[in-house]
Amino acid sequence: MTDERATVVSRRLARTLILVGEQIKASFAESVESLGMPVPLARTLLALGAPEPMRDLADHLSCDPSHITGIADRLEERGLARRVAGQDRRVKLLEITDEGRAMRDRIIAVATAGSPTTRLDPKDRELLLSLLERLLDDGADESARPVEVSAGR
Amino acid sequence: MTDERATVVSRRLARTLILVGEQIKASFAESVESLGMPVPLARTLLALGAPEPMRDLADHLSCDPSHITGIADRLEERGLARRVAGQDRRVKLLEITDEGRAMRDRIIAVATAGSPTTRLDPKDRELLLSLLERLLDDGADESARPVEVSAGR
DNA sequence: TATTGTTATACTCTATAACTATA
DNA sequence: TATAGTTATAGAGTATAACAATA
Repeated sequence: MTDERATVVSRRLARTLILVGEQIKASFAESVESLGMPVPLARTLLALGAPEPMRDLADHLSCDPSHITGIADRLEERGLARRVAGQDRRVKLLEITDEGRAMRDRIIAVATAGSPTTRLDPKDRELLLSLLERLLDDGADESARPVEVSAGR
Repeated sequence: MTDERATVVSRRLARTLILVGEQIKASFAESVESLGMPVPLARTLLALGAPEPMRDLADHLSCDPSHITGIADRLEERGLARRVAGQDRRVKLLEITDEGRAMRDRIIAVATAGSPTTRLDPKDRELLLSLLERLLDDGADESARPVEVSAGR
């Protein structure tokens, strides 16, 4: 491959990624809106595994800690999460509720169905997944691990 | 491939796409900020080919036409674009200036260099590009055409 | 009467800074 | 003194509705 061709591909890829990113964001927003969920609440629900200090959650979501307060308030209002006291009495853990888990499952199902990736055949989806996972910040998120799909038994 | 495996891949792909989308967005914002450009202005500059009615530009950028007014104002203040009268005297075309073209080239260069795709080797970048272009809305954007890189010349 | 661009207004998301309770 | 969460405030981005000019 010539350097020139590589440059053309790189620039076109950068531009395409931005477009795809916007499309993905719009598609996700539309999906969760159909469930009556604002995007930040949906994102937080997806990020919520084990009960987690609000401060850690802010790091995990790459936002300011003060922002988590409002999100936690709204999740509690909806019964999707609750604050629980930590050992250190300054700390509050945010814990997903059963109702929250049910909503999270619905979000995943709807977002999956509405994703533009439904245009690809299964083989290409798997290929795309492996390429994208290599793009993610290493170690920044557990999803950055190499593809390793526990093949349907 | 079993249905179960396909489901796992689809859901993981949906989630990964959201994460990658966020990363791309952050990376792009960081790149254009280093050039002193707000994201909406940079996006508009990238979308600006031939002089285009502001109304069409709004469709192209998937935003409300009223929003273009402010963007056009700010691009004009910076000398990166100008409004020109259309045949239909209700219409104003937005036209990129030479200075705007120079800025657009810089944006593309910086965004390309800062893109997470630099982690992939050239062969994989090309593969990823072809997959992503198939994801874009058909006909919604000229980038949706099949890959066809005019190899070095 | 319909359409283009503008203005006025408001809403959502998010950050910064000051505050409190605890460590 | 430093840290976790909260509150108050501000700013960016974007949408809706009413408006003026033109078709």
